[in-house]
Amino acid sequence: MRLKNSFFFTLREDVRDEDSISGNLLVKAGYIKKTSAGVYMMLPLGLRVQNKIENIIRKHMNEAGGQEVKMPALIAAEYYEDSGRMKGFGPSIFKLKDRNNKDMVLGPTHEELFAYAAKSMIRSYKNMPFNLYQFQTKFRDEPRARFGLVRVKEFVMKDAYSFDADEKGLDVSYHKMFDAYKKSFDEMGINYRIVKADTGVMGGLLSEEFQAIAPLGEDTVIYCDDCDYSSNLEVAEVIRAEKHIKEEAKPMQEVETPHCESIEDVAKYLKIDMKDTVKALIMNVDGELVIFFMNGERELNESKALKLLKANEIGFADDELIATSNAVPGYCGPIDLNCKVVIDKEVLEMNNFCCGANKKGYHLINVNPENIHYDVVGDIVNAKEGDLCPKCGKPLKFTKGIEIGNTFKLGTKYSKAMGLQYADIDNKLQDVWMGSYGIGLGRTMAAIVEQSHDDKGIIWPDNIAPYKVIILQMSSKDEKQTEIAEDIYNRLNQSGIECMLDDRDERPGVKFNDAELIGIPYRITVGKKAAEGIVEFKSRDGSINEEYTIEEAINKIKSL
RNA sequence: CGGGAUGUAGCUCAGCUUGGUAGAGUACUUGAUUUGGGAUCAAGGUGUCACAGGUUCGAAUCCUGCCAUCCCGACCA
Repeated sequence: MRLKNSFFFTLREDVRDEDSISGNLLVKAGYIKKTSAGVYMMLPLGLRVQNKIENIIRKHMNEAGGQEVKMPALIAAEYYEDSGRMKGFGPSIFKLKDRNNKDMVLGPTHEELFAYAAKSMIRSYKNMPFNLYQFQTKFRDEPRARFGLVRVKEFVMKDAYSFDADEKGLDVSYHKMFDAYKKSFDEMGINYRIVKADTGVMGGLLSEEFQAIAPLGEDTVIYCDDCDYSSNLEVAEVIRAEKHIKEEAKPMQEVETPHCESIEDVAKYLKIDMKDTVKALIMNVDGELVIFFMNGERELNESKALKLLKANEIGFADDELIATSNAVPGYCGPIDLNCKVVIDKEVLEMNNFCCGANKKGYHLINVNPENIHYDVVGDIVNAKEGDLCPKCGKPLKFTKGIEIGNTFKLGTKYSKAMGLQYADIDNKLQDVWMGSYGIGLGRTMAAIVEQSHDDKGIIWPDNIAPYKVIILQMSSKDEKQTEIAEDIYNRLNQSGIECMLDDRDERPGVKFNDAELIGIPYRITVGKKAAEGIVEFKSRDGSINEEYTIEEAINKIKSL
């Protein structure tokens, strides 16, 4: 690619709209351009990078026995009605009607269509296993698009689906995909961790996420350095390091706590430790008033709470709903409440603790498990710093991650919904076991930039960069330089090496800065010593900075 | 959904308090001088001041509404 007369531009200043490092760099360097919130154009450089990522994944999908297909993005809504996910996705699904008033959606993910497609093929157990995949644009009306390509409303996903006769077969297919994912992300040089995760709207038996480690990540990744344990915060089991000391139960007592409506205020006022308090969260769970109690230092984990109660929606209760009970906001305790009460299992291990008295301005002290009343008990809180590894008991580590890939053991959920069955060896009809496996391409691109950049710009790994080499001709009017730059450019192209030639009539500083901003791995500078046949060879990461003859420079590139 | 902020030249922003008809830097065009880290000089083009109402002789500026974009929060009893 010659920069002169190419669709290529860079910006000199940070863009106002992009706060994330990757979003800002990709926009500044001319890879992407935003058209509206969470919707981006892929410009020539961006598309090349996306294609690089796509091809690495494609290679590993094919090696794992996948067959590539392409489903439509425009899908009749009835498929999602059948699976119950029209409701499951709720407002996140883009809905539209065709001219005959037929309900359509823009596909947010494609389990339904793949199950439907598989029905054309599967008759008998002899037809399985097989695995299909595609690269297709997904549409999700995210409540809040943000962080450049990290959370968007339209994005290309590689999604794969496996079909097996039984759970054992699914295990084999799943591990094949899992390995293909590891190979793909390893090849891209991404620093990632694999964590257990919530199955969420996908449902099914198991979900594991590939989390690229990055400070702006939206997920909290918990891991153990001493063993292989790792988990997403949303499902991580809580093992408290410091056990509650069992002391003799004292008689429960009511104390005045004026204007202490937060648990911090109460602890401060009564001069007690937060860990010896129990706090309440008054929530609206599917329209029903539910009060959750947990240790004062803990936070409610809403996805755990939903799973425990087999509910769909959770939010804070409004005053109207609270008024249907005898709960007193700010002074709520798990004693004599006339609504549903859920407690965290840790509360049962505490003793002589403090909680609300259900009376404005009063709390109770020396409360013990035998004093309280509840309907459900379970793990409903988040792990926090200091908690222990559930596997080996060592302290857990916390970091932030960007979810770049996810693998699901779906089981028979979608085959049941779509009527996907086969005849087994005894000629009995059985449900097909499915797995589904996704990788977000744009998100992967963003994660790589988050992990690999400096104050000058992006530093692409060799196999992700849009071009491997950029040739900078210092003076566009110097004939000798033109001759050499053209010669190198043509010879590299003939060798199949992807190469940019900066032949613009710009000053050297502009060319150096642009080359560093867009992050091309190797730079050949044709300048001062061109007349002597000498060029400079520099790598973007700084590991190489040498003067070579033209032959040496070309051979060096070929060897890298 | 709740809270906060911002919409003015391709980009980054000033101007708004106190209304008087549009600015800077950068980018762009032409010419000259430059040519190894975002050049200099000269001349030039560039706008529905997000949009819609209203107040006013007069609105980027004041009022009302609306749209868009970004950030924070979705954890408070």
